[in-house]
Amino acid sequence: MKNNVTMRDIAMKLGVSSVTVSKALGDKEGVSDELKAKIKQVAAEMNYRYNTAAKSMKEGLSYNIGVIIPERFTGLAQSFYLRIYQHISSLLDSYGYYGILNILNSEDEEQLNLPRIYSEKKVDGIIVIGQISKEYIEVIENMDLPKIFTDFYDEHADIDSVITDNFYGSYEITNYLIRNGHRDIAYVGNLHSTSSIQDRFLGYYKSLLEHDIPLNNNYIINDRDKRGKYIDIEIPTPLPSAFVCNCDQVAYLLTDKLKSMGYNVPADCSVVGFDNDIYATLTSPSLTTVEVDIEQMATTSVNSIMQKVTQPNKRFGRVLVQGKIVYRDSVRSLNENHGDKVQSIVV
Amino acid sequence: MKNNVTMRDIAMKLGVSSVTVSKALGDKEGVSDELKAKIKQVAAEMNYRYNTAAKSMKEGLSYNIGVIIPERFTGLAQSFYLRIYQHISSLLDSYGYYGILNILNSEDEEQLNLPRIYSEKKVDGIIVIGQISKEYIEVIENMDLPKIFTDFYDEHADIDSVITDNFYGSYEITNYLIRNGHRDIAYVGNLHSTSSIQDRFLGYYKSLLEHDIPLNNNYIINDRDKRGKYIDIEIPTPLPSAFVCNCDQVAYLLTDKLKSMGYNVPADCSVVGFDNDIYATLTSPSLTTVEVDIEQMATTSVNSIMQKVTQPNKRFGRVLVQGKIVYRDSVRSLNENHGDKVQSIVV
DNA sequence: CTGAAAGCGCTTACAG
DNA sequence: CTGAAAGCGCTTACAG
Repeated sequence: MKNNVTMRDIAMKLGVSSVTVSKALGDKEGVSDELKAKIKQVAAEMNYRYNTAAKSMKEGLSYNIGVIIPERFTGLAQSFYLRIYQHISSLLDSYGYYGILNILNSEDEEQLNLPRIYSEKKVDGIIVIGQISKEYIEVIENMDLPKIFTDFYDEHADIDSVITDNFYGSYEITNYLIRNGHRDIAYVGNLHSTSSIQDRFLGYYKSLLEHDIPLNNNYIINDRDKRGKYIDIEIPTPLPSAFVCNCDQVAYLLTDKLKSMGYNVPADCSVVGFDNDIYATLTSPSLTTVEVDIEQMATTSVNSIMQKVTQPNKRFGRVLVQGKIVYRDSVRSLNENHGDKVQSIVV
Repeated sequence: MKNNVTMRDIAMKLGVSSVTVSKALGDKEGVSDELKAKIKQVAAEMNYRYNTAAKSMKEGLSYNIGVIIPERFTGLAQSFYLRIYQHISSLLDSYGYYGILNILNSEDEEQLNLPRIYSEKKVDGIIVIGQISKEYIEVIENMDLPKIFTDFYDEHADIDSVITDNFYGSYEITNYLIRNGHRDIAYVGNLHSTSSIQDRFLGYYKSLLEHDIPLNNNYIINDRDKRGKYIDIEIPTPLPSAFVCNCDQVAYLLTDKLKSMGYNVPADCSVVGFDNDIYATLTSPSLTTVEVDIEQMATTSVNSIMQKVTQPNKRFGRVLVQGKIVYRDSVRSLNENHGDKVQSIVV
C-alpha cells in the first residue's frame, strides 16, 4: 500500500504532534477549534484514511460480528437466513460494526472444527442462524465470546436465542380457521424434523384443545423425510376442511397436489401456511399465512449481541419475535352469516 | 477481554522468547521440531488465539474484501446477488480472507458517500455486485483499492468486470428455437432498463439476422416501467410461435398471462427464459432457459480481486462467464421429423 | 537454533 | 491547549 497516509504524516505537515492529530480527528477535548478544523482539512486533502487495525489492536476489539449459517440452509429456494444476515449486516453498521458471514459446511460441523473467525480473533461476538448439531452447539458454547442463536434454540438455560413465536403464530392461525367454522383441520409437517415444525404443531394442537376438537392422528400428515427432503403428501380421506401447513412451501406443494386431484382451494378445502415467503404469493390462490418478522429477528439479534459485547454477563434467554397473520385468498368461511373479511371470497 | 493469552504468555510459560513462539506457531524456520511441538501444545492448552489485528497492522492488510450490493437489488424475490455474495464469502476463505457485506442504500448512493469499509481501511479490495449510478462508479473508481464490478460493466476501459455472457446466451437459445422450426419469435423486455436486458435482446437479434428473419417491432414487448416495476404484458396479434423472455420471472408472468387467455404452453406457443432461478421450475410447464453460472461468477470475481490485491496493476477487462442452456418443457418443436430432445413433448 | 530490537498506527494517561 | 512516552500483539531483519 504505497499511498499510506498516517496521522504522523498529517502532524509533520502541520508541525504538530500525532497526538494532537489523533485528538482532532477523533473530536476529543484538548485541541483548539481552529487547529482541529485545520487538521481535518489537511487530512481530507491528503486523502487520509483511518486505520482501524491500530484501533483494534489497542482496544482488543475487532469491530466485527461473525454470522454463522449452516450450508444446508442456503439452497436455491432458501433465502430466509441470507436475508436475515443482510439485515444484520445493515443494522450492525449503526454500531460501527461489520458482519462477517461464515457459511458452516457440513464437514466442519461434523468434525467440530472451530471457525476461523474465532481462532483468529476476527470477531467480538457470534450470531448463529439456523439449527446446528448438539455437538456443534457445545463447541460454540465453549467459545470465549458473546453469542446469540437465531431461529432455533437449545435446552441449555444459559444460551440466548431469538426465535419466531412459532407456537403462538400457529395457535392464532388455527383459531382463525375455527372462527371461520372449520373443525376438521389437518396439520402438515414432520413433527420430528425441526423444533419449528414441532412448536407450530403444538400451537395448532393447543387451539384444537381449547375448542374441544379431538386430535385426529390421520390428520397429522408427513411432508418430508429425515433429511428434510420433501416427500409426496398423502391426502387423508375424508378430506379435512382445512390444512395448517408448517410452511408456505409445503402449502404450495399441497395446493398443487389438491388441484391435481380435482379439488378447488378454498372452495373444497382451505389451506394456510407459515412464513409469508415467496411461496405465499406464488401459490394460487395466494396464501393466508403467518408472516415471520425478519427485520425484527435481525434487530433483536443485533441489539442483543451488541449489549453482550459491552456487558459479557448479560443474559436474555429465549426472546420471542411475534409474527402476524396475513390474510389472503386461501381460506373459505364455513359460517352462514359472518362479518369476517373472508366474506368476499366466492363460495 | 479478560482471557487474553498472547504469544508472550506462552513464551514466559516455556522460558523462551516470543520470537520463538511466533516462529513455531507460524511454522517458520529456525525452531527445533521438538520445541515447535511443545509450543504448539502449550498454545492449545492455554486456548491461545492468534490476534489478526496485530498482523494486519504489521502488514497493512486487513484480510477482508468488501462486497457492495445496492439495496434495491435485495428485494424479497431477488436472492441472486445475495447468493453470489454467499459464494464469494466461502471462496475468500481459501485465501485466508473474509467478505464484508455492505448494502449500499440509495441515500448514500445519491449523496456519493464513501462506504465506511473504505474510509476505515477495513478492506483490501472491493467487489461491487449490481449496477450503480454513473456518479457512484466514479466514486468507486477513485478509491485507492483494487476493485471488481460483478454482473454489470461500464464503458471505462480500465475497469475490470465479471459478467454473464448475456449476448451469447440469448443468441444460443434463440438459435435453439429457430432450429426447432420457430420463425415468429418475440422478445420480452424493456430495452432501456438495464444493460443485461439490452445485451440479451441483441443476442436474440443477432440470431434473427443470421437466419434472415426480419426484426418485427411488434414483437419487441415491454415488460417493466422505468423504475423496473413489472407492467402488464401485451400479447401481440398474431401470436408469435415463441417468446424469448429477458428473465425467468418475466417468463413466469408471461406464461400465466398466456394461460389466462386460454393458450397452451408449449402447444400453442413456446416460452424461454433466462437465469434459471427459482421461477424456472415454478413455471408450469417448467422453463427451458439459460442458466447463469453463479458459482463461476463468484469464483472469477474472487480470483480476480485476490490477484489485484497482490498485483495492483493487474487488469482483466470485461470477463465473460458463459451460461448454459437448460432444456425443460416450455418449447415445442415445429419440425416434422426431428431427432431433438423436445420430441418427447406432446403436441 | 534462539532472541533483543524496532516498528506497524493509533490512543491513553500524564506532564507541561 | 499541546506533546513525549508507553503500549496494544505480532513479525521481520539481524546478531549471536
